[in-house]
Amino acid sequence: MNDFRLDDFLPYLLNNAAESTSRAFSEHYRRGYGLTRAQWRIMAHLGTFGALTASEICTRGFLEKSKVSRAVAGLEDAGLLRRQPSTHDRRAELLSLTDKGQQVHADLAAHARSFSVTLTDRLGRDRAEALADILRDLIDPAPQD
Amino acid sequence: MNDFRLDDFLPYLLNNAAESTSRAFSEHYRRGYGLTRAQWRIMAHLGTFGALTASEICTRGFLEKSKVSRAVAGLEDAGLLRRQPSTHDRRAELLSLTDKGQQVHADLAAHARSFSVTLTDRLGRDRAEALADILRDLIDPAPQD
DNA sequence: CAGCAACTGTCGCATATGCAACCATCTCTT
DNA sequence: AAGAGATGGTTGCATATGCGACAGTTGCTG
Repeated sequence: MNDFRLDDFLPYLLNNAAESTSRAFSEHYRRGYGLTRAQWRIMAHLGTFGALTASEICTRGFLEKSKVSRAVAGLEDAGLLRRQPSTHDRRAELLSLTDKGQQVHADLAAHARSFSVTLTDRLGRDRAEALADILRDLIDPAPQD
Repeated sequence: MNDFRLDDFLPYLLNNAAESTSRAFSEHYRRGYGLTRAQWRIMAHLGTFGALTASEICTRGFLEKSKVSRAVAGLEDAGLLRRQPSTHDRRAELLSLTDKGQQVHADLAAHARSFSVTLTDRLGRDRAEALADILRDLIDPAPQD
């Protein structure tokens, strides 16, 4: 027989670690601003990388395009995000945060920062950095949604 | 301002790594047996740990109880899983795999094993082990669903 | 041993989600 | 320059999901 050990299976550990940490942090954007996980992630992308198209967010964030489409619509309705037509491609829209969106992002980013410090302290700085490095290597850049 | 860098944010990296690896593996149980992610995870738990109650699976796997309840119903309908009343607690049911469930689990476990080898080879054995260790430390054992 | 809080699993409901189909646009090939 | 095929984004539809409420059970506390 095959000695499959669930507790050594990396996708399982990754899922649990992701769930565990994401849940703990989701309180901030859920209760604070009524944002969904997808909405927070989109805002985080735009806050960090500036203007992006929806499909760039899909690729970077491993999100499906219909999910992004609807989350973006919600953010726009909430006045947190703005669309402008791309100069080079009339199919695409450049997404960016409004002033209000920037403010919300700044607040959430501050919470994220402090949450990050909590995690790093728990692991120890060197292990936390090692973890981040390994995760970056593990993330397969070809998600083809 | 706060120098929040999304690409250093552990929950983000964890989510992406989990998505990336889980998606790649999901083809096996989806196309092969029509299982959902939750159903595969439940089977993996039962295959690895033997009989468990639904709530134990919730806690271990960071799954919500209604999700587990419905996934279990589906597995039972498919003849992969069996319930039996717990001897000690008449509220709880012990879940375990049927023979057919064991067979399916064995097949999926073999695929999981080889997928795991692929990941480990990509990272290198020592880094893969370091990753698993760190993830286990990171997983907060108090998810209170 | 009565009362009550905590826990197990299910279900209804509103909402979120994935998938495929779709239109518009772009790009590549010839 | 014209078509085929890829790509960007939206939407319809069926299904999945989360949340809260629920009934049944347990065990703790006085």
